[in-house]
Amino acid sequence: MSKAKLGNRLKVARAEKNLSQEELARLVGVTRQTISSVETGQYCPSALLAFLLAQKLEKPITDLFFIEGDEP
Amino acid sequence: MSKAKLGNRLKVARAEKNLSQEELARLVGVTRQTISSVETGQYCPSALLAFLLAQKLEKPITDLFFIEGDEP
DNA sequence: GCATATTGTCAAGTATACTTTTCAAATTGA
DNA sequence: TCAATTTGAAAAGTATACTTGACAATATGC
Repeated sequence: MSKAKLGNRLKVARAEKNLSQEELARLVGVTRQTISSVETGQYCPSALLAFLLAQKLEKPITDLFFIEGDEP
Repeated sequence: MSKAKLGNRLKVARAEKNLSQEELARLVGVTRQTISSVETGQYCPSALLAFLLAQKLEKPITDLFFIEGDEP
């Protein structure tokens, strides 16, 4: 796979909606640890999870995620 | 994970740009089989790959991918 | 008709997303 | 200050994304 990475602004967006990781996890159907791992950049979510997060946080997906270090 | 699925319009978007699966694969840094598998719905790409595809196909990511069968 | 390009698919392997369980630390509030 | 909530993180397991190599089928151009 491309060496680019995917950054995110999940933590802020979640805070704006006053949701705990636990609550957001339930909304999108994953575990709390998955939310935590994505927020702290441990791994890149699936496209499906990214879309679900955008939907539940009521933000455009491009506001939540962005490509970092592309090109090469 | 949520039981929702992610549909896509990749094949059309790629055709519009006159790219072969092979060429698109090179552009985003994956193999041809990966492109084929995503197009035929065998699996959901990572969010990173979805963003890269949108970038190289010059389409909004929400034009290329969409949630199917949400709610439950 | 022949050669080449394009695509679907399959099998086996590797990498990574996601789960489950668990512990510690920081935060909040009564 | 004590209890409850929230978060980070780690280890081990399962599921799925992605690779590599290969073969067949169709389409395209000469």
